[in-house]
Amino acid sequence: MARAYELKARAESAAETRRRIIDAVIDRLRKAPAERISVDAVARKAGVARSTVYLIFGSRAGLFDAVALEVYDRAGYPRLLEAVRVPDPRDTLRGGITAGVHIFAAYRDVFRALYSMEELEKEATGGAISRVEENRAEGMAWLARRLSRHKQLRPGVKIAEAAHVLWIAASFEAFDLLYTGRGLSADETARILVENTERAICR
Amino acid sequence: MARAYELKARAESAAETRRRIIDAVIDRLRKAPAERISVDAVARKAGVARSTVYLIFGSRAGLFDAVALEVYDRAGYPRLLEAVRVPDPRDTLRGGITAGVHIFAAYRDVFRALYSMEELEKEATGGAISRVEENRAEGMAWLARRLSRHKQLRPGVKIAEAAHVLWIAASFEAFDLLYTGRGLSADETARILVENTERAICR
DNA sequence: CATTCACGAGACACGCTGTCAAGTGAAAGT
DNA sequence: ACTTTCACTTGACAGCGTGTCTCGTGAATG
Repeated sequence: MARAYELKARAESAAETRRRIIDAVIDRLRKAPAERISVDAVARKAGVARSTVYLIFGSRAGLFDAVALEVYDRAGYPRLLEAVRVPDPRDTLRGGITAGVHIFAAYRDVFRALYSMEELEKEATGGAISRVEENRAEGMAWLARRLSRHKQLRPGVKIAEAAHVLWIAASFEAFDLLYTGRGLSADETARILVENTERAICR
Repeated sequence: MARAYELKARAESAAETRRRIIDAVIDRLRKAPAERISVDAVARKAGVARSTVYLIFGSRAGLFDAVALEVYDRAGYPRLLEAVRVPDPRDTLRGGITAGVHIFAAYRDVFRALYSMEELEKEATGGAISRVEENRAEGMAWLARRLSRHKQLRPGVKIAEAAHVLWIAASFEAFDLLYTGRGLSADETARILVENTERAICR
């Protein structure tokens, strides 16, 4: 078990440093979501040299990529995947949107910053958000097909159109328009998204 | 008519310079929407000294504020206000969303950059987008009340909830999720937004 | 013919990014 | 116990961006 020994103190402290830096970014984004954040400020907050950030993450983009993955995970992405894997597609719809809303709500400011960065400075992110969004697109197509197969779609609503509507309803932007834009709670946001999506595309 | 004389050549050329700078920003955003844009690059593209940009617009934020107002206007904001002022609230809903979608589609990349900037660097914009969004919020409340008064709301759908749903359906983000995210045409985007909103909240 | 004024040229201080060279000190291997 | 490894630090560098200011300059204006 040479590996176990290697993971003793050196590697452990390395992981700790990495975590401290990611935490610093998350903290900073929560306290000032609408302000540009510098690598220098992150390093100081984490009690680490600026060059260490570059050493560990390679670049500013690499740092934000790592933050995105970490935040998805902490916020409950695994629980979403679970909530979605149920036999009844109506339950998938309800559980999926609700789980998604609670993920976004848990780290709203961080996700807001990451989603906006992805649009504004493609170079400034590692593309973690884009990769998750690609999965989401597949998920919506899969759900729309299942709804159709279970005769759950409203007559006249094509599978593709259902997928488009689901694509909006389960998006961060739809969540944020209600949660931040309208000041609703996470539960209320989820309820409105679920019910109106069902009325729009389900029988 | 001393004023008319004043507006002869000096003031005219001043307006021309202002326009050239705004055009440079718009051009640049259309060619590279996901890249950070510097005042220096704008000035060079407009064939103008960098200090002139600061002279005319005061700051980077002032520049983007002016760009936002200009783009809304060019894209057809006045037409939207017209489309919305009709007796039947159902026509307001259809015409408003459709007009909005065509505004966004006409300058999609510029709006994308401006909306993301507004979220990411509050300091970096003059808040033109926020002001338009405040108007939009009032518009949605007004439309929801009118739909209710005309008995057009689905039984069980409260006025506030209708306003929430309209708030999403008429947003730039909903537009962009379909237009860019799903590769739909402007007409198709408008149709889907209108029809599904009606199914969700109208009887 | 003098004045006004839009605009240009260029320098300044300051902040941020990304990279690199030369350490330092504690954990790990022998 | 002695050396090696390695996570991390210090500090400097070039390059680019912002915002401000001063001093032109030439054409429209009176």
